[in-house]
Amino acid sequence: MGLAKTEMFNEQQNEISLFAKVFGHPARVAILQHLFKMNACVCGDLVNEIGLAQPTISQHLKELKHLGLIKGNVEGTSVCYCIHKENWTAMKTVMTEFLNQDLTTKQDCC
Amino acid sequence: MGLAKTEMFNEQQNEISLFAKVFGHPARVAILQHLFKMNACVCGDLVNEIGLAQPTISQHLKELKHLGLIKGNVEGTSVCYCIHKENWTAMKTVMTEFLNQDLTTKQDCC
DNA sequence: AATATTAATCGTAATATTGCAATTAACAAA
DNA sequence: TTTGTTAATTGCAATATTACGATTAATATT
Repeated sequence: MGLAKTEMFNEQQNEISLFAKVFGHPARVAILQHLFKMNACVCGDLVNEIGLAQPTISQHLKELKHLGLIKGNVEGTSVCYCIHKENWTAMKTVMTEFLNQDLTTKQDCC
Repeated sequence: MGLAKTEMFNEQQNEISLFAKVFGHPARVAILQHLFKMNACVCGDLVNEIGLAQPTISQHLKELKHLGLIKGNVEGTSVCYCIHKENWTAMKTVMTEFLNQDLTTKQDCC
């Protein structure tokens, strides 16, 4: 049904998957990397930098903003975007805990 | 068109997004967490643990295996799964580098 | 061999995602 | 106020994902 049964999973599992999902498209990864590199930049810069159409970039920005990972600031006719540092740090905590689950000591089955 | 334009992005960006995508469903997060907790377990255990139908779990396991994050070992009529430790560690390096991009020093636009 | 058990595969319905052309909204400049 | 500039929104086509019933494959057990 194209629809994840989120009610079967706990809050942490759903949160991890939501963060991961937003990183699950190379355009959004590229947008975030560019924002880190440039610190802040305008939507049009991202359109030029990445090469997708303006509505497509705008849509990806919307998803990143919706999850709180970026902030947008209207400056005249432009909109300047940057990383939402506090939220990025919080996200990093959640994701890092997931990635750093203990691999030591135990024996494989294969 | 429902199809990511991967040719517009570099290898690292595509790799990050592929790893992230596989974590972008709570069932796969739950499967991985259970494998970490139990160290190794059989497909049927995951079906009971998670509560999705057997073909659904099997499909999620296939995606995790395809990316190399888990290994499967046939044991009679069962199949025992576990984390592929080397590949998990390699994935962690890639993802951690992405998550740990420098947040300091620079000024926001908003 | 016949039967049971377990997991993979196939087929399909429902929904989600991606991408963009066309349009609209919001503001600036002339 | 008209014109330009920039970004958001709308609408839609193409494709992907999720879920599961039905079936198949592979191996054990009797």
